Order: sequence, then structure tokens, then C-alpha cells
Amino acid sequence: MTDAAEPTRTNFIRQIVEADLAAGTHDRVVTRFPPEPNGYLHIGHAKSIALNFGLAESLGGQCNLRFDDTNPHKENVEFVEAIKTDVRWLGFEWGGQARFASDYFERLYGFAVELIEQGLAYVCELDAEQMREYRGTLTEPGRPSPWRDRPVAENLELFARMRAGEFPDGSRTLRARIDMAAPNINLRDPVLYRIKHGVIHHQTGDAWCLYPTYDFTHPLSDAIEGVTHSLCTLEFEDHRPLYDWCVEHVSVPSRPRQIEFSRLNLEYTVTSKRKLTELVAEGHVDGWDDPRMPTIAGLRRRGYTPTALREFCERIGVTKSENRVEMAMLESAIRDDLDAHAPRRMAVLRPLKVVLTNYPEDEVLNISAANHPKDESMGSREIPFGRELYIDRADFAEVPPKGFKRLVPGGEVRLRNAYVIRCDEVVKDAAGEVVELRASIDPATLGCKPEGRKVKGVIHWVAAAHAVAAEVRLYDRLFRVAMPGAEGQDYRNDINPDSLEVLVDCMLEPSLGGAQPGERFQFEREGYFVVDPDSTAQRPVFNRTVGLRDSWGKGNG
RNA sequence: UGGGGCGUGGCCAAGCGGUUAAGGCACCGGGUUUUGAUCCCGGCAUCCCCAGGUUCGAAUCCUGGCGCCCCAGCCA
Repeated sequence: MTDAAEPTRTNFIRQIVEADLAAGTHDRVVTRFPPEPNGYLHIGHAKSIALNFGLAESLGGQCNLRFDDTNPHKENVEFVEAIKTDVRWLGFEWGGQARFASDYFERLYGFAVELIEQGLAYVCELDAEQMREYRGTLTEPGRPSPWRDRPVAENLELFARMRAGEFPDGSRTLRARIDMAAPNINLRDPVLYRIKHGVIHHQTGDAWCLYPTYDFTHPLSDAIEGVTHSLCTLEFEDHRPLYDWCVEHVSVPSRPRQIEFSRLNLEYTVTSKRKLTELVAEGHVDGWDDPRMPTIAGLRRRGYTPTALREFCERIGVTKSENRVEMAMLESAIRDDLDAHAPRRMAVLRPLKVVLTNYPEDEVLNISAANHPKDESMGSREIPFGRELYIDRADFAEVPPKGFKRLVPGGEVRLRNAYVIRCDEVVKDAAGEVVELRASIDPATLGCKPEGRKVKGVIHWVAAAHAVAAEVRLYDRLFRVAMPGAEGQDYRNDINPDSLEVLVDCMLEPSLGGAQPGERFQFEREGYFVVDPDSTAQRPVFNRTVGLRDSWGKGNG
């Protein structure tokens, strides 16, 4: 993980902020993370959270959590609470209470009145289609709305009546009066307020039938909160002139500065709220926290740690370039954290019974095994050893591929933490399938190297009499192509049908019996696993977070 | 074809007129190892989208191309 001696990795935004601080433009940095509560947070939000909160934290400033709740149709409190949970889980604290853009609706309304009074906003009666026609195209200028030059007094009266609920949805809007011929379409008299009757807003209830748009709400909310640097993604770059326009023409207490960075694109996943919502709604996954989802909740259930996610965000950096980050980046971050912190355990995923013919029937040997190979402070636990064991089917081969160093007929292998054994006999059923192995131990090899030969293979095992049966869920990428939905196809066609494999008869070493949901372990030679909340006292359920790096399994078995 | 951005190795990304063009991920060797893990050592861009130009000197400045992304919601 990040070495304390190593300087904080920087990026162009941090450089701008530090320069502003150094120049005295601001004496304290204030940022904000502004999610719309219309879905769960995903890995892309984690990048923004890490940037906004991380920047404020490291520079002694403040980062506000502000819900951008201007479109009550799609928002709800479940999402508000889930978002708070996720931000906290990532390890960040926001300044004061969580805020809502809706906290400012009254002030925002007042600012709109200010614009009207200056002749900078007007009530327009064009409907949506007409407005589109009047807006022009990318290459042709728009035409002024017939309502553009209404007298101030009339606009004031109409706007008040809009608020009073006198007009139906869609019949009027309040528009900024900027420039219908602007090459930047966002400046062609954008809508500031629209009418929405009959929606119960999760914060303001039925107090309003008038809702401000993002373009109006965002800059003014930033200014109200004294945000110094308002960080957003590249698609808002075109909106910056409008952002600045709003702040300049209204009696707001500060002048925030918007800076844009590129959003994260992670291979083999989708990170668009629309698509994630569909995956959940259409049942392609089990919910927002399905371990295959790139949501924070999904990654948490998958076994990712806040540390790994934050480290990942540090590693990918913050720039304005289009990017497509490889999964390997994310996986490397979680492996680094878990390698250092996850206690080791033995778990047999696909059991094959082994009977040790020269080991006493009811003798149980308790072997002490270190919980971590290079961190003694993690202690040790006892593992029972007996005559009957389970090993993984993949660790035995009747006809081994070249280079195989596990168990083969007549061959020897080291049982991790225990003896070296030799496979003496292969027992098959009527169908010819291997059902059991009969083997013998070399009693002189417990904690010692065998004499006169070297045994290169080491495999894990579990004593049959003491094994804890469990379910293990192996997850793979949700999509089978790096860019789902590329080339205009439906991203749903790229869903990987084998993204989940459930193993129902796994055998775990007994110390895993009482593991609690959320606990993480390394199953030696397999990977990192976390206890799923679906676990019961009788039957634990583990999710594979990520496998171990495997330089053998790549081209072989 | 209007406007706004971006273009450094397979991926991410430093670089801010003088560096042998950081670092991470991935990959390829080699060593240690009772996890084919970890760890350690080594390799991996004579070149920075292309072409001109300025300069003693350019990935960094200028000009012209080319490529890619975003914008015509009363979404954010």
C-alpha cells in the first residue's frame, strides 16, 4: 500500500487548488460531492469521492455531501441512505449535515426573481417540441422565443403563478435570456425551472410544483455553500459558461470555480446509472449489491475494502484524457490489501476424499498453523489432521499435464502445514470416475523436509471428520467483452452467462465455522474470500473476491 | 460542415524549453519460498498522433493536418 514516506500523488486539479491556496485566492478549500439520489453509487463515483473528499481532507479543507435532488420523479430516500452508507464506508466524513439542493429551493427561487428583474430570465410558453425547433441545431443558430421580450412585471407575475400551481406541467418554463445564436447550445436560453405537479419530493413533499434544473441549481448551490472548487466530469465542460453566468448575475455570496476531469471507464463493466438500473430491474443481477455489480455496495459484498478502492483511485489518477482502465488494475489493488491483511485458511472447493492407510483410525493431530506467512502478529490457529481428508480434485491428476506438480498415482506431494503423502491407489466408481484416493504419509516429514528427495508440490487439505460444509460463490466478470455495448449493440447482449458459479459442497477447516459476514480470508492457493450475509450459523456462504495470481493456471489446468 | 475537449509503451499516468522520457498495472525472464501466492532482482518508448517551423536545445513553444470523445432533455 501507499508508503508513508512517499509523497502524495498529485494531479492537475490538486495542483490548481494548491496554487490557489498559495496565491491566497482562497484560504481554505471547500469541495462537494453532489450525487443525485436516483441510484446506487458505483466505482466511477468512488473516483469522484476520492478526489473531492481526499483533496479537502489532505489540505485541511471541507467536502460537503450534497444531494442534487432537483428531479423528484427518479429519486427516493432509499438511495439517499444507500449513498450516505457508501461514502461513510469508503472512510470519508462530510462537513456538517448532509445537504440537499432542495434545502435551497426558496433561495433559488429568489435568485430566479433577481434574474427576471434584471431582464435576464423570462417565462416561456413554448412546449418541449417547439422549444427544440426554436433551439436550432449544432450548425444553425436558434430563433428567439416569441415570449422572450415579455415585460419584467409580466414575467414576475407569471413566475409567481407558476409557483402557485396555476399552470399545468409543460405549459411554461422559466428560461434564462442569454443568446439564441450562441455556438454553445447550452447558452441558447436554457430552461431554469419547469413545472411538475403531483410528485411527492422525498425532502420537500408537496411544497413545490416548480423545480429548478441542474444548470441553475448546481452553480448557485455551490456558491451558497462557499464551495471553492466544483469538480465534475468532462461532459459538463460545455456547461461551464452557463455555470459562470448564473453565479455572476445573482447576489450569491461566493464565486466557485468549476473544473472538469474525465470519468472512469473500467473494462468489462458498465457504469451508467441507466444501465445499472436496468440490470437490477430486469433481473440480470440480484440487486444493487450483487457482488458482480460495479457499485460500491456490490464491491463491498464482493469483499473489496475501502483501502483497496481508495488505492485504486490513487493509481488511476485524475486527468482530462479519455481512458479505459483494465480490470487488472482494480484486482491488483485488492490483492495488495488482502495479501497483507487477510488471515490464511484452508478450504477445499471441489472435494476428493483421501484415506491415509498408514494413519491410525481415530487419532487426531492438532497442527498449529500461522495465520500469515510473513506477519507473526496475526497469530496462528490449530488445524485437526486425521486419517480421512479432502483435497481439491484439481490437485490430483491421473494423467498429469506437463509441468504438473501436484498429486499423481504413485507420486508424492506435501500437504500444506502437514505431512508429505504418497498416492498408492486410485479408487473409481462404476462410471470410471475417481471417487477416492488411498495414500500413505511419510511420518518423518511433519515440519521437516523429506530425506533423499525433493517434493515440489504443496496442496491444501481439510480433515474430513472436522470439515465445515459451506457454499462458495465464484464470480467472474459480468460482461464478456471489454466494452459492453460497443458498436451500437445492446450492452445486454454482452452479459457473461457464466458470471456466477455456485459450489455447494465445499469443505472448510473448522476455524472457519464461526466466521461472520464481512470477514475476509485468503483460502490458500485459491484466492481471497469474504463471508456473505446469506450465511447462516449452520452453513456459511463465501464469495470469492478475487483469485490469487496464477502463473501456472494461465495456459494449463 | 457550429462549439467544447483529448491524443506519451498493451493499460493508467508523470513530464510545465536542457531528464538516460518517472512510477504503477500487465507481460517476459531469474532468485527465495511447505500458498505454482507473496517477496526480491532484471527486461520492457533513441521516442512522445503526423508534418512543417521557432530555438544552441522541443514530448514540452508556433502553424497546419489527422484521429477520438462530448453537446441539439422542461435528465444530471
